[in-house]
Amino acid sequence: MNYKGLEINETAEGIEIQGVHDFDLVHIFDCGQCFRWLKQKDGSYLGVVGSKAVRVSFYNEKLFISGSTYDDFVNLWYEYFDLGTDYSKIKKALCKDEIMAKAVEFGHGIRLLRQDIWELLISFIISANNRIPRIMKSVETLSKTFGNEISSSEGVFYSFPKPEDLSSCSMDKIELCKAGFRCKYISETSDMIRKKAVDLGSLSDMDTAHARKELIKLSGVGAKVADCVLLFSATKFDVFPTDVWIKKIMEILYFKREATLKEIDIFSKDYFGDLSGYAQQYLFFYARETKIS
DNA sequence: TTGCAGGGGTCAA
DNA sequence: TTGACCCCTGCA
Repeated sequence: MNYKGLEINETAEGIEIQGVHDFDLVHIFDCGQCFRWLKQKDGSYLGVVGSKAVRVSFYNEKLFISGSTYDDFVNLWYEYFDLGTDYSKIKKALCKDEIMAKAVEFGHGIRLLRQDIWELLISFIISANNRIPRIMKSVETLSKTFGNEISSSEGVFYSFPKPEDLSSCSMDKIELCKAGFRCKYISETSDMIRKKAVDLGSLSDMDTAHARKELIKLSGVGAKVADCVLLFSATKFDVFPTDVWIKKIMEILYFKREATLKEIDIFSKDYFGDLSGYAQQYLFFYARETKIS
């Protein structure tokens, strides 16, 4: 079978997609955009997306997704893995200096996943002043406590809860996820989303500055979290989420001195323009993996 | 073994 | 502009 130029083989175990370029699971899942993919000993990853729990592996330009059908690919995975975007074009446009050329070469298989904006919102609220393993544990516990069970050939998993699941329950229950002072933010933001105080679905119709302002109305959401939510949900690509890693790498590689968040924001808009979000991902992965700072 | 610093930021003063 | 904030891990 063929879908938009990609050859797909469906078997009893799942689907195999051939001829996938600019794609590397480690680069994709380890560049800071997602919290629900767990690396396995054989290099494959187990993860939950929406109501699907799958194992993915990649080898020789072939992407394998367990327990999935051709229809799943058309309805979910093609979009989720952003397979319709030509990353070689983006990379070429970004490689206008030696720094970016190195970063792009290093994370050549990065792709920006198109993730559910609500799940991202709560996940990145949890990420504030936190560590990745703990963020993953909290997201997992929220799903186990409030989500639906998903049985798959790979085991039992849980979907991420809906806004009404989190807004209707007591603080005691939310505190089970051990997110500490962020539990209050989760509860308040869930309530605001349920009441449509902020409409996540309408953000794509706004310009970037307006969409960011809307998100910052939510409890526990500042500039950094807002930018992550906009970028990783594929709502806006001209944002440059600046955390401590990105700040350090920008200071070392570009500014050659200390710089404020505002300076970095202005620089990225001017220098990377509409591709700021992609640039951020290559730089983040480069900084993290090479421990450049 | 115990103790302490600090972490993918946000909020309130 | 600055410090507190949950909880947990890593390290002395």
